[in-house]
Amino acid sequence: MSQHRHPGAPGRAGAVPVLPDLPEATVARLPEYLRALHNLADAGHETVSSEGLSAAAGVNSAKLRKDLSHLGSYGTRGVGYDVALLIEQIEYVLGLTQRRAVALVGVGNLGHALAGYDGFASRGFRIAALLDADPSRVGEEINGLVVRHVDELPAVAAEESIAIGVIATPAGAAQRVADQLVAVGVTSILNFAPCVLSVPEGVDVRKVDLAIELQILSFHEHRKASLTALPATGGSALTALPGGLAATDTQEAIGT
Amino acid sequence: MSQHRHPGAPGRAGAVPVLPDLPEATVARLPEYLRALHNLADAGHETVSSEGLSAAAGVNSAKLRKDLSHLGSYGTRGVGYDVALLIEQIEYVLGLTQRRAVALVGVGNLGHALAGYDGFASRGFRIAALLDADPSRVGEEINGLVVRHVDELPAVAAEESIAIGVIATPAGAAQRVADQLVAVGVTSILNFAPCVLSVPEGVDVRKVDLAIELQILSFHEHRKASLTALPATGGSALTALPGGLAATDTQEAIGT
DNA sequence: AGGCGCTTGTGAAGACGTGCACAAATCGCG
DNA sequence: CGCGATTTGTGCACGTCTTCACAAGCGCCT
Ligand SMILES: NC(=O)c1ccc[n+]([C@@H]2O[C@H](COP(=O)([O-])OP(=O)(O)OC[C@H]3O[C@@H](n4cnc5c(N)ncnc54)[C@H](O)[C@@H]3O)[C@@H](O)[C@H]2O)c1
Ligand SMILES: NC(=O)c1ccc[n+]([C@@H]2O[C@H](COP(=O)([O-])OP(=O)(O)OC[C@H]3O[C@@H](n4cnc5c(N)ncnc54)[C@H](O)[C@@H]3O)[C@@H](O)[C@H]2O)c1
Repeated sequence: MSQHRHPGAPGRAGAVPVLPDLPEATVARLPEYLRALHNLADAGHETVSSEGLSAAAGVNSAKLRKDLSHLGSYGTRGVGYDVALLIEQIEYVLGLTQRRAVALVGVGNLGHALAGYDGFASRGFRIAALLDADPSRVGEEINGLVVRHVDELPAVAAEESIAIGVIATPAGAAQRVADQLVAVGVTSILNFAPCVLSVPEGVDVRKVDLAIELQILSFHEHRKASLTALPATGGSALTALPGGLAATDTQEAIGT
Repeated sequence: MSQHRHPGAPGRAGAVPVLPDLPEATVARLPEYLRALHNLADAGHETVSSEGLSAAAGVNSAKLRKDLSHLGSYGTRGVGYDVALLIEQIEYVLGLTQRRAVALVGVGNLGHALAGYDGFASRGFRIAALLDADPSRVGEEINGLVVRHVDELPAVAAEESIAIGVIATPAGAAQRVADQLVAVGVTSILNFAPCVLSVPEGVDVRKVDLAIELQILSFHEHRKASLTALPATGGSALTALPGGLAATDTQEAIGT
């Protein structure tokens, strides 16, 4: 029951007026598939099976097939997926056919690393502006971009449409920066500061918190330790803990 | 309905020999609660209601209560939770009562930022070693730590027990580094390189990929754009008078 | 002492995500 | 031209997560 559409011009051609309503979990995996596909393409593969791609992306193959089916995919039974076509499809769905402009606010310790990161450019984004509140940082040039004062945000937004704002300021300043970003029309924010941002409806915020990741790992470390410390209770279920332990978010080993 | 335990000695004293088997989703939120609780404690609050804490952590209050109930919490009906006690509880469960040693491998662009990050120390961790493969980086001193060669990893692990390994190398080197970490007994890895790591069972891997976060935001940006392009509501972002609830009604647009 | 208002802890229901297992579709080959 | 090998797409059952709604418990006030 899926519509047939032409691969060649997914964006503008006949239709695809509305994006398929993908499950959030699927959306979160598509970038992973995309990266794996690019690797495969670089390695010269023209097609790939769900089994092969799922292994490269570290997920279950049925899950991958279901994910791809959501976007009305173009697999060929008995053959697999056309790598180049699938890349085009996923990039279209993710909105990567246009190179989106990113404004980075807070050019400190972390901000410098982000500004110099080439993974931005190679994955569909372009740092359009570097902003900071510290006068001594304003004017500094990084990677061909000059750091501007954060109060120039409206001017920056007027020059070019900012798709995403990245916050790399201390936590205390993050909410104010978020407000400023929202005020100039930014509706997507990536926040590195360890705090909760409150934003109006319709604005998406994603958060990256290093300490949280470490603490989650610490929990599992703690639990592993407390398990191995247990005396060998001649009982039953306690010992193996086969599948139940595997955290959904973490990878597990597979034989490649 | 749970047993009463004395506030003074959580977990340590009588029992809690095995950690409660927490849902993974709960584990992922505990660090957020912990951060909010520290903020509240700094602000002088002695108790907090589930409503207040959930607001500070940005979650639903029922969810928070259920999360806390999983670890046999110590709320008082009609009053709320004792902030200091809850901090102690969560830190115990997360295994933060000991300051865990972190080895950071790859002291490049990103690695420098991480090495200089004080959020490590303030949230229960201690950078125990900086490692890199580039001879020209070995010997450099950052924040009082000297960068050592990655081949010294066994020696480093022998000096002190490494709880967590952080990989901040290029993707091409990440698998080899992971293997080296596993070889010296590390069972928890935080990976910043954009690639899938394969590790033996029992080793936890968490991944942080900036580009994936941006691409997820890009998807929502794309979808928002394709929605606002259709209906009559040409509204600009700032008119803060939406019709009430979010109403993710993506339906119907296909008709025309 | 007793009642009242507030807050926790949890049962239940539903939404969501996952993975198995298999029918349908396609290709290559004899 | 048909057959078998292969792989997709998906129905289904199961588990996990979320959220509502409310009884039970607690402290305070009268
Ligand atoms: N450094 C890391 O590795 C790391 C890791 C994870 C999270 N973080 C978080 O990222 C954020 C930045 O960390 P950092 O180490 O780069 O801190 P930093 O102090 O080195 O840099 C912060 C920068 O933000 C600027 N700033 C402050 N207020 C501002 C405002 N209102 N508008 C614009 N710019 C403003 C400062 O001038 C400074 O340049 C912090 O919230 C930190 O917790 C950092
Ligand atoms: N810079 C960022 O903001 C950023 C953001 C997200 C993800 N990442 C990822 O983090 C990783 C590091 O990024 P970067 O910008 O710091 O790169 P970088 O090239 O600046 O640093 C990489 C470092 O790793 C070292 N290294 C290489 N091979 C090694 C090995 N086998 N053992 C030990 N060390 C080794 C190199 O000597 C270098 O110092 C990359 O995978 C990148 O994709 C970076």
